[in-house]
Amino acid sequence: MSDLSATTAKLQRMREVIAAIPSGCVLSYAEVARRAGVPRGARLAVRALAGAEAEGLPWHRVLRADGRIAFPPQSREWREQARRLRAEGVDVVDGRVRVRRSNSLDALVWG
DNA sequence: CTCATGACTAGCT
DNA sequence: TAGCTAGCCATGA
Repeated sequence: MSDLSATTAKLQRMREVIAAIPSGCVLSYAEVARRAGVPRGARLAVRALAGAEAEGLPWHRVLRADGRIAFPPQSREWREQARRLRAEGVDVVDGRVRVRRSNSLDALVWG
């Protein structure tokens, strides 16, 4: 346990948060970080997601705060993420998750 | 130590 | 609505 640095612990909690996202739902990087105890750790969440594919985590359920896929449009990863989301019943149009954001809420548990 | 980079955000124009 | 800027955390050169 003592092997875990503060940063490693944060990343680990983020991975747990990501792993806990239900199928058909998505979270923003900021929200993942927030749930892991790192209010401004959106960029840290990126690190947690960078190796998510190898970790077997549902990385495709993490999007940007505006509901868009974080990868460059038409890129291989971009297509893959959109494909997986649709497979889970999420409406994805032009790389953006169709969600009604009536008010700018912090709670971003879409689905 | 300083500078640059990244699957980011919120705020301002 | 769209574009730009500064702030954010951590890592590597």
